[in-house]
Amino acid sequence: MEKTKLEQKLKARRIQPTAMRMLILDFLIRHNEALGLSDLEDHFTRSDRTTLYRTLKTFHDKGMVHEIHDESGITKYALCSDECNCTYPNDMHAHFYCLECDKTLCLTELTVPPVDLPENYQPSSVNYVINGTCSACAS
Amino acid sequence: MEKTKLEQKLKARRIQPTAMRMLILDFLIRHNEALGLSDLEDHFTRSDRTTLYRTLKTFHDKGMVHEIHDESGITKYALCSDECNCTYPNDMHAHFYCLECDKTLCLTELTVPPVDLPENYQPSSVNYVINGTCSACAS
DNA sequence: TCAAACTTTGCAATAGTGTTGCATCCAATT
DNA sequence: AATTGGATGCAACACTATTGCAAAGTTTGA
Repeated sequence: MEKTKLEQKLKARRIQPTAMRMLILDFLIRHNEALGLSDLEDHFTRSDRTTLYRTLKTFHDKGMVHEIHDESGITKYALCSDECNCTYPNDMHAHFYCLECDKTLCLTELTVPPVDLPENYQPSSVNYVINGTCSACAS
Repeated sequence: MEKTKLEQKLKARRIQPTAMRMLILDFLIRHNEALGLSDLEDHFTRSDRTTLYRTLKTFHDKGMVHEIHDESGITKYALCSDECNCTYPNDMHAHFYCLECDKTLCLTELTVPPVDLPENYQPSSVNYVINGTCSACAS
């Protein structure tokens, strides 16, 4: 994606657009899946772990990405759509985790159903992951 | 719970009923919530981490407990009901994770809805966690 | 009953993820 | 140019998860 577009996206979320952040955002955009810190480390080999870690944290704090906890046990992050505010229940959606290839992706259209919770339980977000085999691994 | 009852439960899952395992099973039964390794460590102070770790793993392998991944980032385990086979979709249910007290509990009655996945995606299990504030923390 | 075979437990060590403190660098502002 | 604040890099550390191996315990069969 072009530099100005990336800048705009970061500014829209009130994130200072540095070179590093634009690279990482671009990387997230190009990969249509949820990524963990180690995925960034593997790609940005000359950047420091901490920078990558804090970038993800900043992105998360500012609502640029959302966190997903799947069977892999590591924390992954996926880009939010431009309109996403990470509010319950509208912005909540399911994810698919492939047990074969270890990849996690957003099923944005698959929103969460309304739920009937016990008395005085107040929901604020949802971590919804469907596990199985993805199409690539099915063959 | 009485010793013979615990033994029966373990044997029903084809788990060799040792003293340690009965203690841990009893602990899990008494706590109506999902527990992590550290919770067991805190309670069974004279047992070794490894034993507790491997007991949970054995319980999981044999279908005595199911794994839950919530925002805490640690792997938690909750007892399956006697009839549970951990099969999709019937045995899958939602969980509630309280962001205040860090506790996770099964919402067994809240089963997972049927979903419409992309072509050739095969589901086999679900990790469904609703985050928010529990009744104890609401006040 | 005893020995062999197998399982469970404990100890030690290690890998991996997540996290923080501090110093340095860079960029924006005056 | 000097000041300020945020971003980055380095080092260190905490915690969870995991494995190898030896010791202890249990089961089985001669």
